[in-house]
Amino acid sequence: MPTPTQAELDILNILWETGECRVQDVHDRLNKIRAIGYTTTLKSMQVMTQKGLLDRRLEGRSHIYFPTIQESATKNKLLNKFVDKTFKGSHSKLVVHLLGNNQVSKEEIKEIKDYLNQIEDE
Amino acid sequence: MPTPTQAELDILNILWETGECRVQDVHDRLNKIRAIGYTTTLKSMQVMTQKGLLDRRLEGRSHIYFPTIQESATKNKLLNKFVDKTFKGSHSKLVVHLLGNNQVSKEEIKEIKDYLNQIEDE
DNA sequence: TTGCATCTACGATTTTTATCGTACATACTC
DNA sequence: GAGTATGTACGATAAAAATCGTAGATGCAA
Repeated sequence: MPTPTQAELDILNILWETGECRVQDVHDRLNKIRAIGYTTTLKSMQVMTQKGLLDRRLEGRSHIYFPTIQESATKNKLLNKFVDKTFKGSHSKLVVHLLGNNQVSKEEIKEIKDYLNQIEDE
Repeated sequence: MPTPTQAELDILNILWETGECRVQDVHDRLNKIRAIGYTTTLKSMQVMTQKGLLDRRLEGRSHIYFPTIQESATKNKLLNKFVDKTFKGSHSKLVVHLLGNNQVSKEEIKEIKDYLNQIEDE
């Protein structure tokens, strides 16, 4: 299964959230983020279906699209790819880098700590 | 300053490590990772210089290239971009996701914990 | 039944990224 | 000085990703 491109990820994020919807619905959401033509969205989703990232069923006159790939597994793949490219495969390096710059809020650091403690307890 | 592309990041990683070197040296390293022509490497580095990512000086017959952008700042940018796209800007979500899948070694988890404790002490 | 709105299909184009071929210059060696 | 090795410059092409235009189908409403 191919990994989604940037633009495709935008569409997937919408569909993962909503479960499934029409092209028009995806387009409306997408268009709020960045200006884009309807047929662009449509075409992307058709290509994604071709690739196997999405599937669809007919409902009335419209197609209802939904993802065939899992959000978690897909993001793992993207994450690993990114870590490989940017941090030579070292996950800890990424985290250290993340926490090392002061762009991460205290709340977020706390969330991470909590999560780590939770893991520790298991 | 534009963010580097994938191929450009490969070159930057080499130059950050070595400090500076000739096209030939960069190429030799790059070529070990994936097959690539010499002129491809050369052209990429020329484009990067054009963009302002690299600079160079003449030394004998060769140009010696070096990065003009800092490794840390650049990776922050890339990281933020990735987090925005993939995890809707939530850094903690990324970390939770990272640790949630069992692809991270215990050693790496320990490194992260150590680092967190170290931060806590400050 | 004419016109508008909604959708799909498909080809084509544009933009970005990545790659390479060829030509040319310089220096060293035999 | 002919040949080889090492560089650079520049244009061109290839490949991937993103975008849009146009045509045509279908249903609904005036």
